[in-house]
Amino acid sequence: MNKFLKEFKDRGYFYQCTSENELSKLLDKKKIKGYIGFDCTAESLHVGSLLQIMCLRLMQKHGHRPIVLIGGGTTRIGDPSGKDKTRKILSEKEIEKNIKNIEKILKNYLDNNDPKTKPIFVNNYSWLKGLNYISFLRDIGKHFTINKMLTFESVKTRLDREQSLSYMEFNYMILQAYDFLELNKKENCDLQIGGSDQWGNIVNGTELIKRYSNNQAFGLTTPLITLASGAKMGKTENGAIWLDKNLLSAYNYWQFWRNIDDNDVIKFLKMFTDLNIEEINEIKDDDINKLKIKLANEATSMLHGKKAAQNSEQAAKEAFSGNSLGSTLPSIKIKEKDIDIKMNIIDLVILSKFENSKSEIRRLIKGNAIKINDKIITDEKLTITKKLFNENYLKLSIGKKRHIKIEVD
RNA sequence: GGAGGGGUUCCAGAGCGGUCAAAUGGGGCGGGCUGUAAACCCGUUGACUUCGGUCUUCGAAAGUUCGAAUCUUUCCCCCUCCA
Repeated sequence: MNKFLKEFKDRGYFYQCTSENELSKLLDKKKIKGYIGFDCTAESLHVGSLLQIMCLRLMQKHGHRPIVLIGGGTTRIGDPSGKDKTRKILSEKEIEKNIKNIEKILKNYLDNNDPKTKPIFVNNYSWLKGLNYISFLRDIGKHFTINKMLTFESVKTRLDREQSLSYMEFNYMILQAYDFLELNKKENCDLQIGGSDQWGNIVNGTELIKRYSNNQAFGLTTPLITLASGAKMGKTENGAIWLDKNLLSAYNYWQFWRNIDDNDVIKFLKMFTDLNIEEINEIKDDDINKLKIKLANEATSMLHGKKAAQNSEQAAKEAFSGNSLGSTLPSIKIKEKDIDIKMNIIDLVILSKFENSKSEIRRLIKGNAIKINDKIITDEKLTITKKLFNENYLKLSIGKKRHIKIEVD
């Protein structure tokens, strides 16, 4: 088997492939271009997209060139897959903003220096916006049968439940297939990778390419990642795990990985780090907590840099070892004139952004969950005075896991 | 087109004139145990509060009533069955 494909499987990225043997042969023969599409409905990417990003990295590692397709055009339509309601359509301005941000994140993960494997960024809006309806129907539309389209899961569920599926959304799959064709023609792109929910759309693309230009193109899908707890990866109650320095601090990102279920650790080391498979196999029986720290360090380094990962580890060590003052924790600043008289413990917690309901904070205080410098706060009316600060900061803790440093500016 | 069933707090799902901020389960949060894990146990889970209470919620609007998630009317949306 081709080396890229083997590693793709070894790391647990593999779910389905349109014709594996052929693809393996092609990959042995030459360096190819492969693409993954990202939609831009959200302002940024979260860990739910990390597996796709890792696939792009793996391509680079094996000398293949990734194409990142940003769905600027298709986002204007909305993918009905996995949705049982029409998605809200975003404004032009929001879409533009999202695209910029998402590109930035991807560049952070990919190697932009090697001219042979440097990622190519494309936005499908550039070719979708100018399509001529009549010629599109004649050239592309004739290759799709309604009979077949109706059998697709995404369409079927909507119809079965008598939920409306607009003609606009119905066309989504054609547009995605067309994207693949376009990239195949313009960039000689031979492969599309996507999540298993994209299988139908991807196959449509390879079939369209076959019919239209008689080329063979390939599709490869990754499994849907669920946590050992069964939950989908990406979002927690406290918000999404963003792959974005501005939306989630390195410390909290590190914590996300540190808190992974035992049963997911080896799997995630394979999926989300650059460690070799052999290396992982060697350490796989090490102390589970060491492995979690390793995972957290590797994943955080990749996004926030090595330094930030080390700081996060250090901060965690201090925060969880008990009586530290947490000088390395993420911090927020307050003005000196705001403390004393004016600010009480509830305001301080709100300032930390960990909670925004005063009732909830009162409840937490009653449950002995709130600490300042590791001392439990029992008085919900406690005024924040300078005495509480060592030098110019104090450590605020909510429960065992949420800590922050409050600094006087 | 015809006949029924339903929209309840994050989700599922009880309630069907006052005792309802609304049972129960899930999820979340906090505490205990531990390893910042899982499992388990306990507490908590609308907002604000001078901790006395106050305010806003049961698809939407209007109405009956001292009093409505519960009754009436209109509207919107879902589901099942028949043609």
